[in-house]
Amino acid sequence: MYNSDMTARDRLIDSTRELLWERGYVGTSPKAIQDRSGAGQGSMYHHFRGKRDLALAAIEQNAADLRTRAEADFSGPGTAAERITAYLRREREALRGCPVGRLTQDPGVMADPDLRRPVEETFGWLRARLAALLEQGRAHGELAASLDPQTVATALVAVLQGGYVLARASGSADTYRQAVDGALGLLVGEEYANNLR
Amino acid sequence: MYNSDMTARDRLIDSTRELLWERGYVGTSPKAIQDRSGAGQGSMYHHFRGKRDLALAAIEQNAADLRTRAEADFSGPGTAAERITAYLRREREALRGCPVGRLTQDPGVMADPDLRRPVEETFGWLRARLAALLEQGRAHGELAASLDPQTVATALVAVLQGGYVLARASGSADTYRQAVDGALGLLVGEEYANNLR
DNA sequence: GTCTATACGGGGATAGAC
DNA sequence: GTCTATCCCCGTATAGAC
Repeated sequence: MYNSDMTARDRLIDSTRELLWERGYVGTSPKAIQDRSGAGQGSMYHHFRGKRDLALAAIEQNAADLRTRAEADFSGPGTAAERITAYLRREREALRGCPVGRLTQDPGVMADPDLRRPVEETFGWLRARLAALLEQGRAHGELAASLDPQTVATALVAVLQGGYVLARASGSADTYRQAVDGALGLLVGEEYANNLR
Repeated sequence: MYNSDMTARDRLIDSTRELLWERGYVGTSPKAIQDRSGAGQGSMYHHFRGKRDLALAAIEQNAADLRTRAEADFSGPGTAAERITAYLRREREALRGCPVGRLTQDPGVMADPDLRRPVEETFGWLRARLAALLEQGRAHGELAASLDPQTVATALVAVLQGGYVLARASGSADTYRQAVDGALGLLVGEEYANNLR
């Protein structure tokens, strides 16, 4: 149930976003969306052609949100190394996982080019953005000259995505933090990373 | 359809292992298991109490296999750093994802303590095993003295799990390799990692 | 815009015959 | 051990009234 001063359409999208996050595409039924949004059958099929159409809107929103939050960290204050650290250390609901990365496991999403596109683009953008920051940090001498921006950027994004996996496996959000700490220790050095805490 | 000199029971388990890998627990139906294994309804419910019982056997097998393959790398020849590198670089079907890590996204698995246990134990074991090797490599001077074995071990496992996610997102197994290369570059240095290729 | 009625296949399982 | 019949509920929608 949702804030009633949202339109039914918006409540439907928001409920779908949550359900995709929690249960994935195959695990999310029209009925569950209706129940959570407080909208009826007729309302849902009036605003959307069906589950897939609704999922498309929800996925695009989830992807746009992720990008917005990341860009806030990337373009924040501080050196490149500090902004990367801020991004990696930002508070996340580790046990819930990543609302975009999660979709990657969903055959129903990956088999559909339209549903898949936002996922692909989001991670492509993220890796490129991080690589640019790493390059910048390297140029300014904050990071090791030997570091390869492209592969390290991919590794860092992987640490986050894998951190979610391990947090859920262990049942503890602290596991996510360990993954990030380990990566930062390797990237900027143990002591430096601790100073930025 | 399966090798017909396996018992129906074994074909059922193997088919379930594959389906759990490809489609997850919620996405796998008894009917699909029967079709793939070539066993009928009656046969399946004779050997197993139901989908959950079958999934338990399949998950335990998938977890045991992962452990066996990893241990082969961990206890292979070479220095600690070389064995870790061999493990990280081992050929994997990146686009298929990890058969164990995948289950972490499945509410149906995580909500059931018996199904969840093998997942939790597998990653706990993996992180501990890698941490021990890292510690060893550090003691022998192959790795930086400043490195923290526990958090770095978690980060390395996360890179693999996240590497699967990114490979699927990009549609290319090469993305997985980039994540591993980035991590190895940070761990043992760019040149050293290239030498071990 | 939203509601209710109706439809049809599939998920997940049980029962009993062979 | 395996087969077929049967069951009930749910997923996913369409149709038409209000």
